[in-house]
Amino acid sequence: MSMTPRVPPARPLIGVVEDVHRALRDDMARAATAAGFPEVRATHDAVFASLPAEGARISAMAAEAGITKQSMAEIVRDLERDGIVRIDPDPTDGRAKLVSYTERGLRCVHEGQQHIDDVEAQLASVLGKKRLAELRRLLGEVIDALAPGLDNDPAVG
Amino acid sequence: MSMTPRVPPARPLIGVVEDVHRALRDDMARAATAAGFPEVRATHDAVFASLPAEGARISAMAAEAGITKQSMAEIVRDLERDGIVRIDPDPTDGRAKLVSYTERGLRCVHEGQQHIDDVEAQLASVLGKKRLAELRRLLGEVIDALAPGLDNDPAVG
DNA sequence: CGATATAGTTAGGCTGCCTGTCTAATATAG
DNA sequence: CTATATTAGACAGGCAGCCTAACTATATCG
Repeated sequence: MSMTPRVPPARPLIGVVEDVHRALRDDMARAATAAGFPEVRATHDAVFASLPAEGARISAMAAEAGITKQSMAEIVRDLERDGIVRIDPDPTDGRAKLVSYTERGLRCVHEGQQHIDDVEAQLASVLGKKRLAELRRLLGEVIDALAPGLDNDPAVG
Repeated sequence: MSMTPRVPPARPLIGVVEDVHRALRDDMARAATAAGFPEVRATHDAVFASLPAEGARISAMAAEAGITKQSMAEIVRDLERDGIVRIDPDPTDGRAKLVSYTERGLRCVHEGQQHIDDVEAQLASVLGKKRLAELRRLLGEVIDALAPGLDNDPAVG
């Protein structure tokens, strides 16, 4: 079918994906700064993604985010210093601490979600809804294609 | 037009892209290990991408890769220790050193390229050539849409 | 009660980047 | 031919973002 005897070596997908990743990350950082949260970095998303509005424990958040308690504790400490979260003793367990959002933190989460929604809307308008959906689908298929454990044993040593 | 009054909140593209990025990176790491280069890490790609077969200087490589000379020097030192590159004094400039591939390094580059080609071929067969091309195009459009300063998005912040 | 599990802390390590400063060598201006 | 950049790279040190190991304090189970 193809009439072209020689395809110029397409840029490896991994490079393109890296660029997109960086672009999206930088865009979020820019938006955070613009929204008045210059201290909020990409790492902190591990907190936002694992801390429900009603609060949670550090261990639970770490497990949810897939990082160690120590790492999560440090990130949470950062965000406490920045006034994004509050850390209180858990009244039901003397060992535990409860992390929850401050007012400012809630505003930050809201702005972040807002920006994500804006970006999605912007992309939908630039690419078209259908093509954005197709992009999502394609990316999902790429992950599936690369997944090292579909035909494989999950108990990989 | 749409009959669905409520769309479930689609996973933010940034999350999906992160996953794909990680999947591709991990896949490369796995391939490197499988090919007998377990020491080669994702960072080292900065070298492979900036070191032509005929060799180059550290500063040139650093500039090409967009990192500092110091960082590049360190990565190059790693790869020298691992027998991937050789470092010789530049005969034409007493200050400079010439970095070049060892035999093993050339094999490593070759295997890496081979794996990238394999993955592209695999994706082409899973997604279809046209859809893979469309994926690449969509990703490019996303970058363009996010590029800060081409036409800026006033909705940020 | 004692053994064990769990929440979090402390201490320290590694990678992957950075800035700042220094040397030696080269290039250039006078 | 010197005097002064400029350049290549090295050395020192720092920061972020993760990790493991070992520890304390509390909780829970038998």
